[in-house]
Amino acid sequence: MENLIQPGSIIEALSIDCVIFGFKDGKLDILLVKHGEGISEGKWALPGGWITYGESVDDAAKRLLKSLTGISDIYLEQLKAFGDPHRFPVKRVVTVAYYALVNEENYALIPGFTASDVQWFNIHDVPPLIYDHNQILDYGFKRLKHTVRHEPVGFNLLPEKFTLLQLQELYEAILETKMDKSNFRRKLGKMKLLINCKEKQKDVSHRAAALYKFDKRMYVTLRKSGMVFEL
Amino acid sequence: MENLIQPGSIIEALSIDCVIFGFKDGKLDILLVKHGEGISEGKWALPGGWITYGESVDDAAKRLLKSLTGISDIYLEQLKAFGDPHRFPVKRVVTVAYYALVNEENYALIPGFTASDVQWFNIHDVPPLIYDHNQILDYGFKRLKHTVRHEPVGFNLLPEKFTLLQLQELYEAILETKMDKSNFRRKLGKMKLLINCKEKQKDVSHRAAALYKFDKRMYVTLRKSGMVFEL
DNA sequence: GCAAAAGTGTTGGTTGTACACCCATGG
DNA sequence: CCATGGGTGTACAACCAACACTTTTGC
Repeated sequence: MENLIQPGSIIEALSIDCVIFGFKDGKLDILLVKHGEGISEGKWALPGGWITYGESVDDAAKRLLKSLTGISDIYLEQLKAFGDPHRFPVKRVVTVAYYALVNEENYALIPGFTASDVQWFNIHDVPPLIYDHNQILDYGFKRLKHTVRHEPVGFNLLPEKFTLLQLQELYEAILETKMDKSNFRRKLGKMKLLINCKEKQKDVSHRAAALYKFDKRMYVTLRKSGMVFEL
Repeated sequence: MENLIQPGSIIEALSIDCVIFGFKDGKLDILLVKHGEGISEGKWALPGGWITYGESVDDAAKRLLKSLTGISDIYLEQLKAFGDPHRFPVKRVVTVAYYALVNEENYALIPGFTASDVQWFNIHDVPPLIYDHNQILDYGFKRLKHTVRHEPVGFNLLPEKFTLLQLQELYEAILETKMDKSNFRRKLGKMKLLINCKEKQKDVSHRAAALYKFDKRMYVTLRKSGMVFEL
């Protein structure tokens, strides 16, 4: 029986759903699609889909993200599998949830073939979603809050060159706290993970801030010598 | 077609594997089973099995653990799904990995129906395992190292009443470091998470140490008021 | 000059680290 | 009386939080 399965056919019992975070103007957003057909037509949902027999689950997540939203080459990690027997009303489906971090401004959103709409929502202004998607989203947000403090992943939400205030606002939006400017800067300065681009902001109506880049290679080096990112 | 599926029949494309940690005499162990039949007969593997249509994935993990080893009512959390298309040679199977923490001394191991042997192995003395199980084990060990520092889960590996030295040795075994006795004790003292049982060790050939219990209720209370466990 | 954000400095309290020391018990 | 682990104390360095302050720029 197994031999009859084609590499391109889908695994019936498994799906993928993605919690995609974006950041713009000091606000943390998440990306939702509106279903254009099927039993959930007209309702908002996490972007997702099916896994084929020929691809890994990770690859399926990448493919789906690209086809539903046009987004590729981004930070994408598995959250976990959600396996309640009644989570999906039509039949038994276990979903593997992923979360992604993207710089909103880099992408023009294109609704994919089964989506009638794609849109960013502020994290605090999310509509009711289908199935257990609100629960998956909550889990993803918790994971982001945790990860952002222990690994330098937040940079994926910012443009390549950013100001220290943008970075601080990012952390404040994710962790839902206020931070002290001076202490925040000192802490990041000590880590040696930021490269000063020696450029300034343009077109701002106040003193222009210095622009920085995240130094990935330095992070790899420091990690090897036992350094632990903590914020 | 979906309507023909019985609640007790298994989901073909999904399995479960468990990384079960134990602790004894200052050593961190993991539990392996030797397959008694099938294509992997005679080889060591993580305990695992199949999910039925009627149960959640979490429940399936609990059930399998119980039937394969006799162990129940323990700390059990999902790691993540492993979904390489070639990880399982016979057909396409995605496995959902779990990790568990148990007090070795509480359980007499009973090989389950398809296992010819069950045995604890020191974490540094693990044989080659079937499929991608060594990779899953590594991932689980990394997760344990991380979690044990940020949540008070290590207590699940100890007897209900334990000495401070046992606790320190547990952390040293998991994190693979040496710690300073005095500083370790001070840190735990400040957290207020340990109840002094006002009992002493018995039958030891040196000064008897005080026994402590982990105060779960206090932890819940302190968590609510914003406390974060860190070690 | 005022608003808005950039960027620096100071200070006191808390924590972490390394190490030294005394105590109790069984053999 | 000594080996083994139990248990406490100290002192310096590093770090953190709070706050005040000066600088630059566009309008």
